[in-house]
Amino acid sequence: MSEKSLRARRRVQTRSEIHDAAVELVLERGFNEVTVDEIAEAAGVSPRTFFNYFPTKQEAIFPGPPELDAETIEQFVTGAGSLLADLRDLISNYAELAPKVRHQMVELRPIFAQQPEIWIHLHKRFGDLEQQLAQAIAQRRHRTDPTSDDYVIAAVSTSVMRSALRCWARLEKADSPTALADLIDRNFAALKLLAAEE
Amino acid sequence: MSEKSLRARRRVQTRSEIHDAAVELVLERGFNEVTVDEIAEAAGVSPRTFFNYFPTKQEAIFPGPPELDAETIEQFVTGAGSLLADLRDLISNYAELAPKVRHQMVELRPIFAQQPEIWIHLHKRFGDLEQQLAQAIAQRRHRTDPTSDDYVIAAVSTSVMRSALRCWARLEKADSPTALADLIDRNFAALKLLAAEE
DNA sequence: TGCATATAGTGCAGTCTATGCAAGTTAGTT
DNA sequence: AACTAACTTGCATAGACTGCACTATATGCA
Repeated sequence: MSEKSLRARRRVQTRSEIHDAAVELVLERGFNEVTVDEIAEAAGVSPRTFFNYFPTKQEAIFPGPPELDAETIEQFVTGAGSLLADLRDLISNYAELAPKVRHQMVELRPIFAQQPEIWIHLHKRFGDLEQQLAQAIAQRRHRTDPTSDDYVIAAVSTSVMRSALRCWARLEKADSPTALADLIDRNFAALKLLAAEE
Repeated sequence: MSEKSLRARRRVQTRSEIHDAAVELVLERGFNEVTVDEIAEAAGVSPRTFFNYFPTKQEAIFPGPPELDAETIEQFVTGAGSLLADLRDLISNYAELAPKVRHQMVELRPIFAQQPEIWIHLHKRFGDLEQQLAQAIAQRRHRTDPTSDDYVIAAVSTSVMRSALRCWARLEKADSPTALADLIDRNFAALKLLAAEE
């Protein structure tokens, strides 16, 4: 049947309850003004159980990992356009289309807008993404391991994305489905302009 | 006299003793395998005093902040070259010439090389630098506040530097005084190439 | 159905970073 | 010598996180 075991469902639901409670409380009061005990209580589990589901407080709020999916990578690796254009498309797709990523961002947008310090907690996540991207760039160039050049390009690309996200979080009307992709395009254009300038 | 008060000297020395003890222990065992109590003990002060000198454990190891100095900024803001070239020079100067920055990096290089996870602790620092750089870029363009374009360029520039630093930390013979500057040049060249490509 | 086992939840004790407070110590001042 | 300000320290506490041991319940299998 389509039903997984009772246990599996419970597990998913409890996880979600903890996450929801965490997001709600952090939205109300801010990351540092909410304790794990409070989140656990709001979710109806013991504090110890909280850590059974999430290794850290921040993971309960920013669950992950929003990795690049295999399909997107494949498309990029075999891409025929200019590297820069294909990178732009890759980043756009990732940020805008991946349902998990998009949902998470929309849900957390108010947090980013209200509490800019929160970005600190995401740097590790972006680091993982950067590593994965470097790998993809190397592959596209028919290498097995990324060279330092590949790493630079990966780092720059994630920077561009991070920058666009920060900007997007501050937007008034971010409902427009293409708002984020537009920002990413703009940022890549700015990058191109920078390098082209005499 | 050139001698400051006994107290002032003591303060500087104690700070340095704590820092040295911290670096030594972390080099031996790794960041997470060293406790504040141990550092304090090795430095000959009480654990409470440790926090009198440094607000967090990581600040004792990566003291700061390595801000851009006013002179370097001034030079950049009034620079006449292309934006990209002047950014490259700015970053090069910062990383290679600022004595404080350079000393700190040389001292901590083994830590970066041995324990790559440590980069996580530096992201906040790089964020500050990015903000400062965005401000400088805006100024150079005769604006009072950075636009989103300025932020992107600042983000990209610090990315390039971070990438170069990571590479430099892994080098065998980083004694060469220009090694780091060379890496930064290379990375900027890679960036230019990326954007120029058809 | 009934038993064995795996898994989820929980309490408890403990570690580590960090902070506030208050009492003591020592350097600089008059 | 007496006073003040800076520095040190111990003590108590909060909060994130871990290991361990125990219970309850779900699930698989005879």
